[in-house]
Amino acid sequence: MTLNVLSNRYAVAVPVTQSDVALRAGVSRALVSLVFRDATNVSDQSRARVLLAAEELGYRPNMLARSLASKKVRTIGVLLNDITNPFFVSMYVELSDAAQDAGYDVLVGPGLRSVAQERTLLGTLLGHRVAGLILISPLMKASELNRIIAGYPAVSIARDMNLDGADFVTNDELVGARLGVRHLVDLGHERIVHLSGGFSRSAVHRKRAFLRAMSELGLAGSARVIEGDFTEEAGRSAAREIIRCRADETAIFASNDLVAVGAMGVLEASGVRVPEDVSVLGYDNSVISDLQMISLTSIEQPLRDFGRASIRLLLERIDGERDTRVSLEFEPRLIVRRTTARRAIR
Amino acid sequence: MTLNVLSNRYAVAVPVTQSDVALRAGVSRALVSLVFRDATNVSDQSRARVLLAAEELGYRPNMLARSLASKKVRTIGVLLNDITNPFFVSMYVELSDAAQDAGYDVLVGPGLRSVAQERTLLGTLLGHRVAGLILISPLMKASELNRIIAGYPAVSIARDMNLDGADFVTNDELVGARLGVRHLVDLGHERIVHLSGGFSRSAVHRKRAFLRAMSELGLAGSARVIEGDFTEEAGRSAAREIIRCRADETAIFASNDLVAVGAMGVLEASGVRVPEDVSVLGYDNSVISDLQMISLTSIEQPLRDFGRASIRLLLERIDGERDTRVSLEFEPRLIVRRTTARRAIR
DNA sequence: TCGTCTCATTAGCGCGCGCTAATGCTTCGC
DNA sequence: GCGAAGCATTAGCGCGCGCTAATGAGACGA
Repeated sequence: MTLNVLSNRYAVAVPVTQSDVALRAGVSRALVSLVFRDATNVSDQSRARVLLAAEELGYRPNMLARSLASKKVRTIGVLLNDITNPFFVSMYVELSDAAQDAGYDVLVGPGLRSVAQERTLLGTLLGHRVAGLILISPLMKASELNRIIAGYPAVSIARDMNLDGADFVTNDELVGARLGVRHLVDLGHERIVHLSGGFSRSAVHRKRAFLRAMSELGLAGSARVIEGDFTEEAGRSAAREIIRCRADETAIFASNDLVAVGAMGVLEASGVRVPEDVSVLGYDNSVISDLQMISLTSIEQPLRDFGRASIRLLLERIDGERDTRVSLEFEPRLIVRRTTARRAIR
Repeated sequence: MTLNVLSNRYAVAVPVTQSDVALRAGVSRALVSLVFRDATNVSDQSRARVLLAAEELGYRPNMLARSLASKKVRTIGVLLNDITNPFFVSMYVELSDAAQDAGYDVLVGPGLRSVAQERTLLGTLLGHRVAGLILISPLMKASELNRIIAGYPAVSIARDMNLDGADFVTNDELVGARLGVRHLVDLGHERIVHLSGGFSRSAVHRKRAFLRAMSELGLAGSARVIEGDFTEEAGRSAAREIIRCRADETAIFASNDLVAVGAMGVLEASGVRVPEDVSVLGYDNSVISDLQMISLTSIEQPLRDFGRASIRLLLERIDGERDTRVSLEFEPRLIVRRTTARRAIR
C-alpha cells in the first residue's frame, strides 16, 4: 500500500439555508420556501430573484428539515438479504431504478444472511422514517417481522410468508417448473434430477413445483431430488454424487444458475459432455448464464417486472390508494441456450 | 401475471415521539432525550422507566430530527457509476459493510453511466446533507465535480482525477501489470496482446501499465494492443480479430475478466484451446473468474481494502482529523487458475 | 377620494429532537 | 437546624423548513 500526500488545502462546506437565500434575494424566508415548493402565487419576478440568489449561494433544500416539517419522506427503505447473491443485487438495481423514476430515494440495508443484523438494519430504516419498506427475501420469523413493520407500507419479494402488513411479489414457481420440465421432456428426457436449493422457503417451493410438474406429465416415478443449497459448490457436490452412483438421469434441473454451473464444471471435468450426454437447466437467467462459455439454458425471473411492481404496490399503499393486501405472481420465461439438447440414444 | 387479494386489513403506523414516551414514563421530554443519547446524570430508575415506556410504545428516535438538531448526519452518500458493473457492485458491498461497522448508514446514488443522471444523484445526496461522499468511478468532468462537492468530505475510487476536494483510492496498475506480464513471461510467453478497455481513464492507465511492464522486460517490440471496452462482446470481437489475422501471440492479457471470458468463448468455439494453445489472463478476480467452468487466472483488486480504506479516509475528514489530501494505492495480487500455462513448443 | 376586491407576501407556529442554563431535591457535615 | 454541595430533572431556545392565517399592496369602479 502506498500513501501519497497530494496537497494540504481543504475548503469547508458552508451550509446554506433558506434564510441566507431570503436575505440575499431581499425577500422573506417563507417566500423562498414557496418558490422551492413550486407553489403558485409567487410573481415571476420574485421567483427569478430567489432562484438567482439560490444559484449564487449554491443553496439546496435540506431534505431532513423538509421531511420533518412536511411529515412526508421521499425515501424508500430496502432490506436486502443477502447482498452476496447476484440475483438479489440485480433485483435491487431494478428497484432502485423504478424508485428513482417515481421520485424516491432509496436507503439500503444490506445484510449478509444474519437475523440479528436484519433486526438492526430494520431499526435503522425505520429510524429514518422511510415512507415504505421493500423486503427482499427476509430471514426473520414472520411473527417478529410483523410486529416490527406493523403499520408500515411494505412489500415482500421472493418470500411468501404470512406478513399481514405486506404485499407480496414473486414468480410463479409452478409455471417455471412446467416450462423447464416440458422443455426437457420435449427433448426426449424422462429421467430428470432436481438439484434442490435446500430448505429455505423458496427452495422448497421450487422443489415442490418440480415434482408436481413431473407428475403432471406422468413422470413422478422418474423424478429425483438431490438436496443442497444455492451455491456453486452444492452443484459440484451433486454432480460428483451423480457420477459416483452412475445415475441414469439424462437431464438436470438445477434450482439456480450457480448450482447448474457448478454441476457442469464437474461433469465436463469427468468427461461427461453437456449437452451431448446430459442436459442441464438453470434457474434465474442470471448474468453468468449468458456468458458464451457457459451459455446455460435457464428460466428467467422477470426482475424488471418485480422491481416495477414492487415500487408500484408500495406507492399505492404509501398514497393510501389501496387498503387491501395483495400478492402478485409473475410468469417466468424459458431462455434456451446450449446446455440442453435432444436426448442421445444410447 | 396473477393478482390475488389476500385480505383487507391494514393497520396504520402511529408515529411515536419523545413526548409520547415522556408522558407515559411520567417524566419530561428532555429526560427521554438524555436517555436515548446515553447521557450521564440519569438515575437508573428513570432510565428504566423511560426505556420501558419506549419499548411499550415501540418508540424509535427519529433520525431526521436528530440529524437536524445535532447538525450531525450519520449517513454516507455513495455515487455508484455504473451499477451494472459487477466489480463496482462488489465494491459497494465492501463499502457498505465498512460504513455499517463505523455506525454509518449508506445512501446510494446508483447511476447507469450518464452524466446528467450523475448530476441529479449528487444533488439528491447533498440534499440529504450526507456526512461525506464516496465517488465510485464518476464520469463528470473534474471541474464540475469539484464545484459541486466543494467543501464536502469526499473520496474517489478508481478514478485518479484532479479532485482538489477528494482523497483517492485505487489499485497500483503498474504492479498489477507487472504481476500479469511476469507470470506470462515466466511461462515462456513473449508475444502478448492486451485487450484494452477503451479510453476511460482507468482503461488507459491499465494499457499504459501493460506496455511499461512489457518494456521493462525488454519485450516492448512484441507487445500489442487491441482496443475495445470492458464488455464481454469486446472480448469476443477481439478474439475474432486475433483469429482472423492469424496473430502469433501466445498469450492474452485482458483488461478485465469479462473481456477475458468473452475472448475465451470465441477461441474455444474456434478450436483454439485455452491454455494449451493460448494463455488468457483476466483482471479484477471477479466472481465469474472463480467458476470452475471458467477458472480464469486473474489479477485480484483488493476490494475489501478499497472499501475499508475509503471509509477510513472519509471518516478522518468528517471528524476533521486530517486536512491534507491523500491518495492510497493498494497492491493487487495474482490469482493463478487454469487459463494460463507454459507456452507450447510448436 | 374612498371602499372593495384580488393577489402577492409575510409573520408565526409546528415538526421531533439536541443541548444548556437553571431549578428542585437530597444528602451530609457541623 | 442550617447552609453548602452534589445530583437529577426541567424549561426553553434552536435546527431548517412546511404551512396557513393574516397583512399589505395594487387595481378598479363609483
